[in-house]
Amino acid sequence: MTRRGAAPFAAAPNRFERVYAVVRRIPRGRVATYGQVAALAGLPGHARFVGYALAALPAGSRVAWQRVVNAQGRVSARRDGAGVEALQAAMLRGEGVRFGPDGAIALAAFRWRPGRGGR
DNA sequence: CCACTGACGAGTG
DNA sequence: GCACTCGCCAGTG
Repeated sequence: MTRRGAAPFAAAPNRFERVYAVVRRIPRGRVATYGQVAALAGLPGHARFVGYALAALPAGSRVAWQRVVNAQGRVSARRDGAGVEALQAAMLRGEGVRFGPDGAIALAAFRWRPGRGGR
């Protein structure tokens, strides 16, 4: 195709799609960090982009956006927050993800690790 | 077309 | 450990 500058992917539809595809692969009861998702999507270093992609998610999408947390294992607060972060935390707890006393998830135990036997 | 914004992360002082 | 800066991409006014 026409060279997309330095696009590492030839048939890459939209980068958003790549991000969504990765997020969909996160198994229930596990979480991934923005940076991790970005890297898996072939966009290393673009953690911010992942956040934006998720923010642009249409309502009703099956993307498990709630399983994406920041590098600290905490739910990132949105600008227009409206308690959505609380909902996200509740959803995760419902999947078996446990939060520490400081409200952070122990990534060492719950971080999704693809390519290692599945989980 | 320009400027600003937005679910982040790593580095620096 | 905290405050600040830079980088990255796409959408919107």
